[in-house]
Amino acid sequence: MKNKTVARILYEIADLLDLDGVPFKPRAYRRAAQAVESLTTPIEDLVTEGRISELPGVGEAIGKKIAEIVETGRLEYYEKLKEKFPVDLFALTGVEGVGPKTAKLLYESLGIRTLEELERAARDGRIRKVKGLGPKTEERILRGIGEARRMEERVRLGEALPLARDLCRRLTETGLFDRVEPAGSLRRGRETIGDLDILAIASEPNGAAEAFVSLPDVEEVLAHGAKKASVRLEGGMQVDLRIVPEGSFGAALQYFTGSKAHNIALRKRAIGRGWKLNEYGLFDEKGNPIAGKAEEGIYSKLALSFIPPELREDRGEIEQAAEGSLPSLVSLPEIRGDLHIHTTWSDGKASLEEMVEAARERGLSYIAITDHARFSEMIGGVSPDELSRQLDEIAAVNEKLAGFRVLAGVEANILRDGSLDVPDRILKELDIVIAAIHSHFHLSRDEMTKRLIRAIENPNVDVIAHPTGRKIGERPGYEADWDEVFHRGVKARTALEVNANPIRLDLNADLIRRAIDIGATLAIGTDAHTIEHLGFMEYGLLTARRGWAEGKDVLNTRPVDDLLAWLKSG
DNA sequence: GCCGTTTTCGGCCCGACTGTTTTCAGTCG
Repeated sequence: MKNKTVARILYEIADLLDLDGVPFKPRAYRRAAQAVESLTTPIEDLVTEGRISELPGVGEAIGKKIAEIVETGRLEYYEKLKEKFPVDLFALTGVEGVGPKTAKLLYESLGIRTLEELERAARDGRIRKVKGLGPKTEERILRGIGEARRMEERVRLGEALPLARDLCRRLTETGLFDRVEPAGSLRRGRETIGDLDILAIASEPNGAAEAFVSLPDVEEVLAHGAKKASVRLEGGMQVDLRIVPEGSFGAALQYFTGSKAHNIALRKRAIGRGWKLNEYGLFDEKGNPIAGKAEEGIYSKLALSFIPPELREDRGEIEQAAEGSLPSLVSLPEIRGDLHIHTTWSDGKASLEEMVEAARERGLSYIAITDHARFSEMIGGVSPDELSRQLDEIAAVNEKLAGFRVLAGVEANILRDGSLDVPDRILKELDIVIAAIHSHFHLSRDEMTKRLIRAIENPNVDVIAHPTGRKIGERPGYEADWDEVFHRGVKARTALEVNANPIRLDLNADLIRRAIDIGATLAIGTDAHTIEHLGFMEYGLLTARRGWAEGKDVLNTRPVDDLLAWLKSG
């Protein structure tokens, strides 16, 4: 039984309880579901070790239910709930404007259970006849159904961030905004984004909101007030704009950055002091504002050190901010090099010299050329002969450069049994060896763990690239005992990559945090195949920060001499 | 159902917008 499956059941219970009108319990189930979801070890292990209630939000009752799911594959309580409301709630509430109350109303009045039935009822004009609903709701539902199908996918960070920046630039250019900033999950650096939250200051809010909903690529206006407007852009991305007074900007930025769980915890902290926190500011007992213009003020008044957006998930950051023990997160200026780069020697689109030039322009002081190897099955990689010629080219380039270093490397394939497809005598010649799995993704958890460990313990291997092999929105990563893999990595002095390609972001933030706890060293690499891909570093960095990584945890923050020393000793 | 700088009992975030209402409930973030 996978963690994801258990989490999904808990989420569905929360929805069903919502539908039933039960107060408070839904939140408890969602919180537990979240904890299970972000767990990096198998939930079964916690159950067998009797440590299930160590998970935040899991008490006796939910703990027992999780155990039942793990042990029997089903949950009586859940089956009963489903019997009571045999409704495809997930699909129905996925429709914009339909929440649990409306879903219940629709089920009880019209017997609607599925998206198809909802669509038919809307087309037949039956929804407008239900007391409490009307023609507007019916139209909205009909429109929402098409969207629900289309919008199920979240957009990757690599698309959302450039889009948000472009939008902010265009709003600023209207001259109607004094300040425009992206907030929401994008600001927290999440790997996928549901919709964009933009926060703004404008002296003429009405005109500014008007300009926003009138942008040429707005396909539909979902809401349009003076403080809040929502649109859907061509391509389906929903954008929410909030216009706030200057004195509340910090409070609003804090509030709309989230996460929801972080905000709730923060509000509780305010309430504990007899204060109130909302998007307009932090207020004392008498309702006098004591902070709100800047985010920093809110945190400091609540006796917390400033919490970077990437940490705001209520995963222990508030407690650590209270004792002043937050990590000092790795930042972009600390990154000195890129340790994963392809060129036209293999499947890259730019030549070695072009890559070097582009990296220098970005202010890096070294890069590692790590083309795919072609010693066995991989096509389009470098052969042993080509690799030695590439070594000559790299030596020649280094000869010409001052203050920049090109490291000779390779991305070797980890074969089914954990051996590499490049002979050790050649690996020894290189500055850096990256090893990665590119085939046989479906081994058992045990076989995969052994395979990775064998590669990790090869003395020539320095970095395991994209360790889990997941591709966001395409395929899950393969199963392995990650704790064990990380422990072996620490012992063998083999680093784990944070692959910065926005489709990969692998390791993900949860596993990064786990790896760091175990003592692992990370290497953030762009896996660049073009000059533009060097810009992926930002996504890898955000992900590393979400995993609580500090500069000292990241190999490529080191000066090149330190790096080379580490590589030799490993 | 969970949890503890109000608490082992009694709380549990809060405001904007919309549609349907004639004073507010539902949804969303």
